[in-house]
Amino acid sequence: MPRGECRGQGWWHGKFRGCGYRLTLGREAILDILSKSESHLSAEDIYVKIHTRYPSVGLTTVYRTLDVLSSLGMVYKLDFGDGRSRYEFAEGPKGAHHHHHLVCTQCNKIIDYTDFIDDEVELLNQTEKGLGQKYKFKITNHLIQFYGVCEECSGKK
Amino acid sequence: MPRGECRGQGWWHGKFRGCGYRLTLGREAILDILSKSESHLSAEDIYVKIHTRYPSVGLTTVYRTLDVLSSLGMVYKLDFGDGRSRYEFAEGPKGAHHHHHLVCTQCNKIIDYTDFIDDEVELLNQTEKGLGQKYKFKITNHLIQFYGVCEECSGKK
DNA sequence: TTTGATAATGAAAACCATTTTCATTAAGGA
DNA sequence: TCCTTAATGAAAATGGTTTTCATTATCAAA
Repeated sequence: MPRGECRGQGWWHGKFRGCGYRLTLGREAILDILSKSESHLSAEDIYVKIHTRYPSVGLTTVYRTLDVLSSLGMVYKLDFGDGRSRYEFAEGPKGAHHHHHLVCTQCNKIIDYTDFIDDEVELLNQTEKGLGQKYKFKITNHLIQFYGVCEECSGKK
Repeated sequence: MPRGECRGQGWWHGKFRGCGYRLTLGREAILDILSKSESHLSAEDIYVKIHTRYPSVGLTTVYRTLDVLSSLGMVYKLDFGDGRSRYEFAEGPKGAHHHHHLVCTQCNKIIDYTDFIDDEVELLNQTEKGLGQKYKFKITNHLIQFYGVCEECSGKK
């Protein structure tokens, strides 16, 4: 098996242990679902998926686990203003990815866009540096959202 | 009285009437508070302020009024992820202003920054145009937030 | 000015995503 | 294997927001 590859029960083993957390069935199941899913799952979404395969894992555990994963930086907690949080796998140890979204204010559809991102990221990095210095913030992340009305919702008139 | 100035009970009179809404004490009070306040008030904040001067105005009305104002575009509803919505006066008929924030993930402090905004806005306008075309979105607004840890919270260790 | 349709309101109850409580179970170092 | 204590599920609590419903108030029309 090539070096550098994840093996056994996944690369997150070490992260849990190293931080004093225990590796449990529920946590593995949740990480498994999250890592294989398209983004933007709510706690309930995750619970439903988990529950079919591991009926013993409850919604409370889903919430608690998402909290832990969030604080470990393995998962991002997002908010699109529809009253429930969404969670997104942080794409493994190779690093974060972007939170640049297009949000329909009528049907709450979310589009992750990657167009134009290069220029944006460059500017954001500069801004981040400038703001960090001026306000003495340790900036770790950013979010860009454009709000509007999507094609279907415009059509509905 | 010079032309163009707001008079009587405020420029919003016309907007209400024009949309079939009635002008009530509660609505005036809320608009009054909002237009004079620093931004980022929660519904509760507004309710407390209102209640001292107009004890007859209830929290329910505050929520309902904020909804109406929001849908009229007179107020922006913001979400900083602390579980409660914040509201911000849309700065009158001369136009919106920016939603570029620095958010401390530990104490939830929000800083509105205006530094670096010119470059940002220019890039955002381009992106907005490009995204709007590609995804057929009618984009009306945007939000940029940088997340990090503020000076005090870093100090706490 | 009075009248009348109906929009707006307050109080209380309902809602619902999330968190807490608490007794029980299980991970994993010794 | 044992033992400390982290993790768990179920149920209750929390807290921001919305709904219900009977009452009140706005304002266009007479």
